[in-house]
Amino acid sequence: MHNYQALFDYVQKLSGKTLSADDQQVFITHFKPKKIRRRQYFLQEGDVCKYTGFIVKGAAKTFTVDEKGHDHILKLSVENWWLADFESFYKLTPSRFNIEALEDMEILQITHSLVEEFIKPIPAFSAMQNVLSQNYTIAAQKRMQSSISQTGEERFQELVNDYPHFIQRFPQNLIASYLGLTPETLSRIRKNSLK
Amino acid sequence: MHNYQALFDYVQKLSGKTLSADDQQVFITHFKPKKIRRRQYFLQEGDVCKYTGFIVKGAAKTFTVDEKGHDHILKLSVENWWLADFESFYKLTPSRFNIEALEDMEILQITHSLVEEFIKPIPAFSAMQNVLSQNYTIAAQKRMQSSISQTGEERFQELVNDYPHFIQRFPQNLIASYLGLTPETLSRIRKNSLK
DNA sequence: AAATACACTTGATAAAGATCAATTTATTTT
DNA sequence: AAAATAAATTGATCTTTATCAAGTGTATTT
Repeated sequence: MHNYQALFDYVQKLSGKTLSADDQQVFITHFKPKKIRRRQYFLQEGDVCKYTGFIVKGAAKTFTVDEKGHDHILKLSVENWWLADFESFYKLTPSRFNIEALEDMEILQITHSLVEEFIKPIPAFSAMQNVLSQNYTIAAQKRMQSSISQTGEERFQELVNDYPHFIQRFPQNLIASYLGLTPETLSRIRKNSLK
Repeated sequence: MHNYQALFDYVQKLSGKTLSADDQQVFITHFKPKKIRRRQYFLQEGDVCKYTGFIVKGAAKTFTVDEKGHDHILKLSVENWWLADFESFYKLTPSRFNIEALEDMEILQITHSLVEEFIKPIPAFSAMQNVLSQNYTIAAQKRMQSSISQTGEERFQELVNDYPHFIQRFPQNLIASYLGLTPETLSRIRKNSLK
């Protein structure tokens, strides 16, 4: 028995619209439950991102690997987030990113063409998409501003304020990578800011 | 005589749809031409961003000022871009940003409620919005990745490749600020990379 | 329980970038 | 054209962050 309710709640909350029983059936028909175990990849660099997944349970990281073999975490995703490299998903081009499960995950996944054909026509869904893309734009802008105008310490403090559960949930080396810092530097920042 | 044609071309190009004569008339009725002179502000920090503007001619910078009085340029905008702090524009909250004309500008501006009531119902426009928000999301992701994983020199090279006209058009101190560097650092980077 | 891997910390050193000050070169403005 | 303003460069120094190496503690595996 899979938890589609989380998805329904999410769509209804963001859109402000109700999903009829028929609408819900369309979701159940086209979104496929999938389990992804810790360390397993949802997407590998070079592959096309065929699916987007709604996270019912678990967490994942989206990251690149540079020439020196170092990871850089672009995104940390948890319950009620959508998993995908949207550039690759929309344009069907090979992705520059990897997406890997940090914990065992349960997702509901679907292809781009099924979204376009069956899901987008549902008004609550397309309304949700609009809200979501606004939210993304706003969040991206805020993060970019921090990145060009703040020190590592300030960015860390902002993360603690904005997403306190991230600090609890993810090891410090992942937080460091997300902030664009090395683990050593974040360790020292935390030590100094305890004063 | 104002150049609405640039706006029509843009909407049609991005949406892949045609604007009827009636549609075009709706645009002309609700988008108001406005001239903004160099150094003039389109938006001041603390104000609500009541308008969004389509840039027909000219260029602008979106920036914040930190406690030390230093500018940080978040965005450089030129012809065929939309001017606004979208967070403030959508939510009607006071903006954290300033938007200032870098050259004399001609824009076509409109309020949020007029967009919602008259412009969004035009299919070509809402299709354009969808394409645009995809493009924004993709560009924001790319810029964020550069920011956390590349040095100033690499980010500069990427800017030269991706937006060569920016380098021509804007003074180097603005480019530096956009990249999150001081003008001195960018000057040295350029000097070293000439070798 | 031992072995292995992972996460975190600390120290020493190096590199990237910021700051402050002075000078030169361009661009506007009058 | 002269004066004023803005932009770019250079040098000296300081701060922030990365790198490399070693050591400690904590989970996972086997």
